Amino acid sequence: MNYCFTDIEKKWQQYWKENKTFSAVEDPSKPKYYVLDMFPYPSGAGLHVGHPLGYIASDIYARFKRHKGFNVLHPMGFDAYGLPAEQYAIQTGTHPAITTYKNIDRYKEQMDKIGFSFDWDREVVTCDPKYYKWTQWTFIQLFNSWFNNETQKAENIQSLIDAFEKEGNAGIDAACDEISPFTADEWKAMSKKEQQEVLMNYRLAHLSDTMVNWCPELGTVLANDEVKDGYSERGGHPVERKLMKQWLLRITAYAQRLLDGLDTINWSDSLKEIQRNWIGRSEGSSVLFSVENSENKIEVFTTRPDTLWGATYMVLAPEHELVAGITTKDRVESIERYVHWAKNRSERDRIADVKSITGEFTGAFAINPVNNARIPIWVADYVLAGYGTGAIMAVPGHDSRDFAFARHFGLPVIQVVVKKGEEPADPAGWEESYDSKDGLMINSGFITGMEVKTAIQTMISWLEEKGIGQGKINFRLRDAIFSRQRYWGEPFPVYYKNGIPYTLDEKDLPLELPEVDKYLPTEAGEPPLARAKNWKTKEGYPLETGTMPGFAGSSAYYLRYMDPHNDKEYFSKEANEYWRDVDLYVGGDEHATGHLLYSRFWNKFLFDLGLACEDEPFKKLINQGKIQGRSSFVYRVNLEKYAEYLLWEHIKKIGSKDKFIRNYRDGNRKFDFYNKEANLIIEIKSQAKLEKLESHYKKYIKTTNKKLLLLPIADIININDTIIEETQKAIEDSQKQVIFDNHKVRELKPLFVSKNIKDRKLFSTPLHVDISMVHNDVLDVEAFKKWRPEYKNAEFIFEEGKYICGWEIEKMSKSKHNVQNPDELIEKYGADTLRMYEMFLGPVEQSKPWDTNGIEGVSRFFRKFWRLFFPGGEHFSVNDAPPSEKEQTIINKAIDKIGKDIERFSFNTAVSTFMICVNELNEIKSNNREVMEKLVISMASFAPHICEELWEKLGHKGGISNTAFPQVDKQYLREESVEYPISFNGKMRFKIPLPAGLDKKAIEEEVLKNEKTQKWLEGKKLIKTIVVPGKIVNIVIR
RNA sequence: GCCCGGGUGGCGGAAUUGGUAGACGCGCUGGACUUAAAAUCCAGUGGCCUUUGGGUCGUGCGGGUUCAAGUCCCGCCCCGGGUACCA
Repeated sequence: MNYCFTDIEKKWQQYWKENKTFSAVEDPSKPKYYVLDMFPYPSGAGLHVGHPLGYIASDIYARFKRHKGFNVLHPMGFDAYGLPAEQYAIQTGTHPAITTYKNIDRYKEQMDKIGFSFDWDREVVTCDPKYYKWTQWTFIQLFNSWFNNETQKAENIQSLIDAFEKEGNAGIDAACDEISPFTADEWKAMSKKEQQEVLMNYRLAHLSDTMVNWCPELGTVLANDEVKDGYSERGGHPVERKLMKQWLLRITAYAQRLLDGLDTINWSDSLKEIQRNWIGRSEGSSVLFSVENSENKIEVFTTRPDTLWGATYMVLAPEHELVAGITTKDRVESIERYVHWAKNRSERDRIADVKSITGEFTGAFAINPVNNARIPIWVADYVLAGYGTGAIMAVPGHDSRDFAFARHFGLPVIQVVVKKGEEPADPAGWEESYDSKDGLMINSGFITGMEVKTAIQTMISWLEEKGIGQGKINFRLRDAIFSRQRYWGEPFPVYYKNGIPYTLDEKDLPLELPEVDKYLPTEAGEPPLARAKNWKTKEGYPLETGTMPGFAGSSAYYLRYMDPHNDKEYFSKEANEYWRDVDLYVGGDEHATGHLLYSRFWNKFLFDLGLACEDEPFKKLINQGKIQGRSSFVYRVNLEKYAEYLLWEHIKKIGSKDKFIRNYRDGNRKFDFYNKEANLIIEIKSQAKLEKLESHYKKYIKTTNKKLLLLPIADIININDTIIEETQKAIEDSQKQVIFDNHKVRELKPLFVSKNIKDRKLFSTPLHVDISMVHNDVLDVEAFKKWRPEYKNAEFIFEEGKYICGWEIEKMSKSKHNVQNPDELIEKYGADTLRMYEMFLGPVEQSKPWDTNGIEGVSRFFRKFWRLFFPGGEHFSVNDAPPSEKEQTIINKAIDKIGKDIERFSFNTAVSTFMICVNELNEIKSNNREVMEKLVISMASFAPHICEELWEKLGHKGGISNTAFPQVDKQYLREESVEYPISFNGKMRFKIPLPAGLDKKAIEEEVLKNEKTQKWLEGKKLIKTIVVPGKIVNIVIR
């Protein structure tokens, strides 16, 4: 009986569905295990082979954990809001929900065909009102919360109001915008509106004027991680900076906790490092500088207060509020011009142009508090308004940017740090600054001689004592802009009364996305929701017209899976306390600074509210590598070049190379060949071109008295003899000047040359060819001819009777014709083969090219595996006798390794182990029941369909999914004898089999008395023998 | 520039703690079966040399530690990713 995967796979997929095999139910008697994939955005193109890589890995792990007795939660859903559906809606008028749900259906169908063990009963879709009700609900909680720096926790805004009423804001250490102090009485005296405005500075979801990444083409604001090099990540449209009123989430409040949390989770170092860099904590100090002849003081942030004696100038950001105030009269004009220029530079200009140094002197001087030195104050765009205080003290001796600036504008450089063991040097001769913190202070008053690290601490204390500075920590992380001027997103549960935003009552949720006539902004430039009829509350107050960004719905979906149908609360306490957190999260690392940071933040916030019981959402995270495309190429011959090449080769062959000049130039004219002896020009062109140009050639010949042979391309390519004949005639015939007649018009057919044909590069260009027509790099010529009408009559230059294609690794994309769609592979090889092959390709975390060439091997393996159960070929049959010693060794070794490999996510080596095991069993023609049963269970997580089928054939009912993973019988792991590799001076020479369990001494004796060893020792002096029992023997000789 | 990864046959990759480099698979070569093909099976397959015993070189390059290095240390080269005036 043949292995008929189509029927088997259909049968078991149906079985799992009907029996709800993977439906998870909270069961306190069993340990839980939560395996999650990053849910996909359902794009119109469907899944390609790259998508399932992570899903297969997590599915194997989920199934494995089930065999290991865990209660496994393995849900799937859809991140449904996204720009493509909305762009499509704008173009076609189709509601994005229609497109989205259609795509979701297609995704689910594709996923089911691969045999994933998803619990579809728990599916969530972010654009479903039942789901986004809780996204909106969370927003309301954020709006109603503030972050207490003292407790490092979010608290209800009411506790802040209570505090204001008692003592004003003086004693409050909150994560907030800059706000001047007020007393309790002042607070009470404020109008309701004023109070709301004050509170807005504290809310975790707050409205604020911010510089945003505005993409005019898309008509919306983008998050920092959605912008790449000044262009939108989706669509590649230009992005500009723009000041807009936006909703922001105060993620910065959680910066320290987000940083600390990284130490507690099992993520890859590179991913943690990316988040650390993105959060960008730096420790330093603030320093207050007074301005000469002015009341103004400038506060700077520096990580190097030790270098204060080296501060030779100051720089303000162009946006700094003091710029106008301190600029001296004579400098006003140039400063204004510079500030205007700097502010209006687009983000792209700024990025493209980081190397050029610009700035202007304000005319004002600051006083360096350590030595009262007068230092000039400049304005320059290398200082950013949004970081620190938007002003710096410049220490050109020890900061490379300051150094470059100082050199450019001729500002003084002072050395204040010297590398240990080196002498101070005149900075005038320096080529770069000394930025390292490794060194000793010089020229620095009372800290001279100190180590840099001590000096920093000393200076911070000194500044604090003097009241002109204090130790401070700055973060690079910015608040997350939370508004989008788009239709396809969650509406904010917010309305405006007298211009003040209020949140809707929780009982009015969800606020459903309204219908609009068009998915475009209004003429007034308002977002599409402004088009909706009656977009106001029952009381008539206008609703917010922005919508939430993509990361809103994905930030806490993993929590909703725990209790997805609960309409009373986000999720029940019981469900959350059972499932707690995600044990294994699998997804791409492109989400490092987006989703993975935002969801950690949301989770921490929900943790503070007492909703989530774990502080970190994703305990272990695996980034699956990307699957790159393997493009195939055919080489299209440039016929004219090829004809010239052929003729030239011919000329070389007959030994006339010296008589001809190639690419002959006569004034402006260029010809292919020229023979001096015969005063003959040869020009190769298509017949049509020759006919068109004939008269011009004739004119030219008349004036130069040369002979001209015009050869049509087709003649050269099709009938080589003609060339010789014609050329010979032309040389001999002294009468005729232009020779071009009697040629039959021949059609030029597209010609393709195989990859390894000599000189291919000289006359062909590579062209992407669809990978479906290429097998093991051999082109299916007939399929190729049918591919495009213009290739119908294509001809080929073969090598060894085949057309060999070239290949290259590129991104998988439609335009490169290298997209591999899983459905085709499933049809041809089956889902089990696809699953196994994707795992076999290499480590999950590594990016690798998709290459169908190897899939045959896995397919072969399954047939071999299947045949173990059908010894005669026809009938299923297993041997019920107890397994032999040999069989026990094979199977126990295998399941031991497989179990360990799965636990360390080394799926590729587990697949190898299956292969080795099946090969070994095949060799001894084993079909022992006990052995087969163990093998089937251990393979069931990789190839669930075939294993279910065989499990049933073995006489079991109820499916294999919850069957316990086989125990390893350790007694069979021990080998009776060890093949000891014997090496001399570290080089392995031969092996000696010795019984296992010998001690060092016995091994040494056995080895030394061996004949082969003696041969190696002849004439040499034995220095030492190293014995590692069970491993190796090394003999040192001289 | 800075910060992470990585570099092993023709290809994907294995070598888990310093202990037989190249498991497993693809591809390729030869053979069996077949009218033939497919499928299947068997043998071989890192380079060089070879008297067919084997020898010798070999994990990006150069050095080092060690009885022993793909693995550890120092210096460099190349590739991939992140980030970019973050004071």
